[in-house]
Amino acid sequence: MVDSKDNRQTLIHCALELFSKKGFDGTSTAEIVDAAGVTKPTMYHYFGSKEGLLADVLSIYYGSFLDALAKAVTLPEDIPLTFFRLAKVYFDTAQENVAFFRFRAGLTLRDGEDTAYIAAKKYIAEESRIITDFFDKAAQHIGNIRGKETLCTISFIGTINATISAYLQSGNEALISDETIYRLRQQFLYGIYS
Amino acid sequence: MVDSKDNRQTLIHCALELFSKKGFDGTSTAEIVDAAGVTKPTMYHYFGSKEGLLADVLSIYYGSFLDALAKAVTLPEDIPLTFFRLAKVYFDTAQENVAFFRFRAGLTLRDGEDTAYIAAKKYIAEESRIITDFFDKAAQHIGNIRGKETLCTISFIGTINATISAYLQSGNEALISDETIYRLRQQFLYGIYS
DNA sequence: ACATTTGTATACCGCTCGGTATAATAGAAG
DNA sequence: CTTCTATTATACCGAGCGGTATACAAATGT
Repeated sequence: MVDSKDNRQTLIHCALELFSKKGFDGTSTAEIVDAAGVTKPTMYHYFGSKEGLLADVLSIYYGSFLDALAKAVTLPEDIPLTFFRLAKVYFDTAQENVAFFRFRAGLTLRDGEDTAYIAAKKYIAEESRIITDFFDKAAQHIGNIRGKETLCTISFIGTINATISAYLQSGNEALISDETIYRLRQQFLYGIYS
Repeated sequence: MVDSKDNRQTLIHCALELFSKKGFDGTSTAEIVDAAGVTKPTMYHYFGSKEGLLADVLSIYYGSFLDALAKAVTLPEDIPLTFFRLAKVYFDTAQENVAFFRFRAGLTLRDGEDTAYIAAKKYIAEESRIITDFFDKAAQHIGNIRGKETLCTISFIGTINATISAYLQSGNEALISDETIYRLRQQFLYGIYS
């Protein structure tokens, strides 16, 4: 309508919004095109299928999220600062893009043959790889996490996700404040398994 | 067939199995009754609707899980032992009932209007309440977690879930061993935010 | 001015979905 | 043997699903 050529972007945005609320299987193509103010052929023109739309949604939102994560670990020699930047990317992205993190939350711990999970699998693996790499490098400088890299990675992602999930449900921004990051950093880099 | 009156139990079992693999919305009633070796009217005779079946699945499996959790915190004066029992319930249940924990994992961090999430909401809240109660009581005896009960609860559930999720994906039983519990206990009761 | 490409709308399709009307069956009680 | 109740099967339904054939409008290049 007003935005002449933005139908593609609008569709991606509306799809994410609906997927995050009702799940991929729970959202119909009719709902998506209604929300976007277009018709079905328009959607199929751009994305070919409902799964194609999902793939583009994941590519765009996961893509920039993972880019930010990867950028945060480009200076791994300063471990505490990198840890802060890493957690900050999570919290900032969650705050800026609630719908994406809500959708991501429903996917993160998932497993099985669920359509959305299968499509998101590669991104989840990539995220895990970035965090694992960080803790592997951190273990070279900080003795007391050596040998516990795997557990650190699992625990870090789990705690971050649970914290963000609690924030999304409560709206309490204190949960994702810098202070929380300081505490987590203390816990993970120095206080862990001590 | 052989089991004359077990159709009800068989249906619940098969439904859980399918829900955990393909999600609630992704599983059709036809698939469920096929897997159970019965027909649709049988299912509707027992459960009234697909959501009724879901409600019974959740009630049975979440029910016994939450009972075990509640039982584990009945002696809260011995905090370290209670912590061990609590984590043990998670790990043991996950090991004994993979399908339930797989299904639960997809629900835990969820939010929104998803059918399965709405049905599971009360159980998730009850679980959270049990853990919160534990850390509240623990804070009365252990100084350095005082004031951080909420964060402890979030971090505990998040770490446990992420650990179990990693176990479910890898099959590596070392992840949910007693040794992991000892490490987590050390981290949560004494090493945290120190 | 005109052909071509790109994007959008109307109207529709086949299929699968959750759910049901009806009736046959089996076991228990008398 | 009969009757009643609980359980199961056959066959089907309307609705909504993902997806599309067709045609038209609006730019774009020449």
